[in-house]
Amino acid sequence: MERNGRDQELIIQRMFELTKRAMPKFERCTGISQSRLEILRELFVSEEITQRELQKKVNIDHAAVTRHLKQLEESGMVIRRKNPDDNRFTYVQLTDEGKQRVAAYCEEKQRFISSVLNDFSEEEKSALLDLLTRLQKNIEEM
Amino acid sequence: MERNGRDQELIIQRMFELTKRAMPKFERCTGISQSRLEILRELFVSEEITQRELQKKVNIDHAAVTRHLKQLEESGMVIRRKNPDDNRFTYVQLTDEGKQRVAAYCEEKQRFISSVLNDFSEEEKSALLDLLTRLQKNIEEM
DNA sequence: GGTCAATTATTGACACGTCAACTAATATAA
DNA sequence: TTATATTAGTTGACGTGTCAATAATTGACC
Repeated sequence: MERNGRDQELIIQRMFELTKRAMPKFERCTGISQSRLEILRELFVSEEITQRELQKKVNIDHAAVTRHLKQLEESGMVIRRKNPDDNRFTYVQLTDEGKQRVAAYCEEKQRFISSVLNDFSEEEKSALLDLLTRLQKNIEEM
Repeated sequence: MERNGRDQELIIQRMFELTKRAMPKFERCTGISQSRLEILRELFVSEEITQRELQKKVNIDHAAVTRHLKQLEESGMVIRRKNPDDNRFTYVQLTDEGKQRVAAYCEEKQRFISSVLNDFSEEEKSALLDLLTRLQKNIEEM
């Protein structure tokens, strides 16, 4: 029982630690932060989307989304415009240059992930995905 | 091949997302941040330890460790003193009150973790731990 | 002994996240 | 129609992480 408890703890510990270490490496390899790339990818597939919708998709705080978009707009990857029918909403979309750059970032990300999972068999990968998915469900239900 | 790439990405995506969602819940449940508790737990088992050692154990940046300790000292959980033989080093240890509070925090953490892993069998838990450990090794070797 | 290198700890600048307070626009209900 | 509630987005305060620069101390070599 005691042993059991420690092992459980190790799992969560390891996952947190793993994420903590992977994040900076990921950012160095791809040249962009995980969160920002998530936003950009969502914009890539959504064509034009409301900030609110975007926020729900990527599950980051409104405030953070606003700030990311402001910077992305300054750097020319994104344009925003108000919804003429309801001025509370603002639509966001990628510029052409933005699209190209997102595609490049995604390729980098693919490379990174492939290299991290290179020695995992298909069975192991799907087992891992399953376990993580269940874990996520448990966490969300708390 | 294409499908393969997407699945791989899902694994990493899920893990990042999972961690991102779990962190705040963990902190609300236990009343302390994951990182700070890691520091405290290390102090708990190490009795008296150098900041440098501590930093290596918990794998957080020096700067962050310094700031955590400063706050912990102010709140009376920790005391620091310079090594008289080498003034560059400072030893850190928990106060008695600190020890009690760490123990309480750890119990909370156990409760949290048990509830997150409650429907996992022993086999599943050890499989998950294995997979995560391998993943971690790959990430560290990059 | 004096200079230079290495090591520890601290601090500042910055990135990113949360929450709470605020503004502006719209919907709803008296 | 006017007052109230709701909603989207922005901003500020704050916590925590990184990296880079700095201060203080010690060790090593001339």
